[in-house]
Amino acid sequence: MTAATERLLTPGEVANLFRVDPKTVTRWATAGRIGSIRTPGGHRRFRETEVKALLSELTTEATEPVRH
Amino acid sequence: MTAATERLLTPGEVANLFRVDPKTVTRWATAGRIGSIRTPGGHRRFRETEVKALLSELTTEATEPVRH
DNA sequence: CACGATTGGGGTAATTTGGGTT
DNA sequence: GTTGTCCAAATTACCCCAATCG
Repeated sequence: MTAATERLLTPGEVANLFRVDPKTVTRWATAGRIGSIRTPGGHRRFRETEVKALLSELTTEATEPVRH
Repeated sequence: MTAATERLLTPGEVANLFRVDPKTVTRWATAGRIGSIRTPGGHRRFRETEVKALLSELTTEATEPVRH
C-alpha cells in the first residue's frame, strides 16, 4: 500500500529551515516564489524536495581559503 | 475504462498525503469537505482519484524565478 | 537622506492537534 | 488502527503597520 506522493513540510518547519518567521514563508507562497499545497482546511503545506532544492540553490560556499 | 474496483485509501494514507493527522481527515469527511465510503464495519475509505484530484486542485506552483 | 522591498509584531478568527474516553 | 465525542493548546491564516535592509 503505497499512497506515495511526496513528503510535505508545515510552514513552521520551512520557517525553521530558513530561520525566518512562518509568516514570511506564507508570503513567499503568496508571491509565487515557492509552490504550496493547501489542505482542505486552508492551511499550507510545502514540498520538502522543493524547499531543499531552494535552499541549496541559494547557498553559496566560500571560494577563498582563510588567510592566517 | 470503468474501474471495476476503484483504489481506495485509508484515513491514515490520506493524512500522509496532506501531512495532517488522521483525525483531521475524519473531520473533513464529517464536514463534507471530502467524500468517503463506509465499510460494513463502519470504517472510512476514500477514493484515490478524488483525493489526488483534490490535491492537485489545491496545489499552486511557483511562478516567480528565484533571485540570486 | 530617500526609496522600494522584505520582514516581523499585533490582533482576531479559523484550523489543527493531542489527550482522555467509549 | 479506526470510530465518536469533548476539550484545551498550538499552529496557521489574514489583516494593517512599523522597523529594517540594500
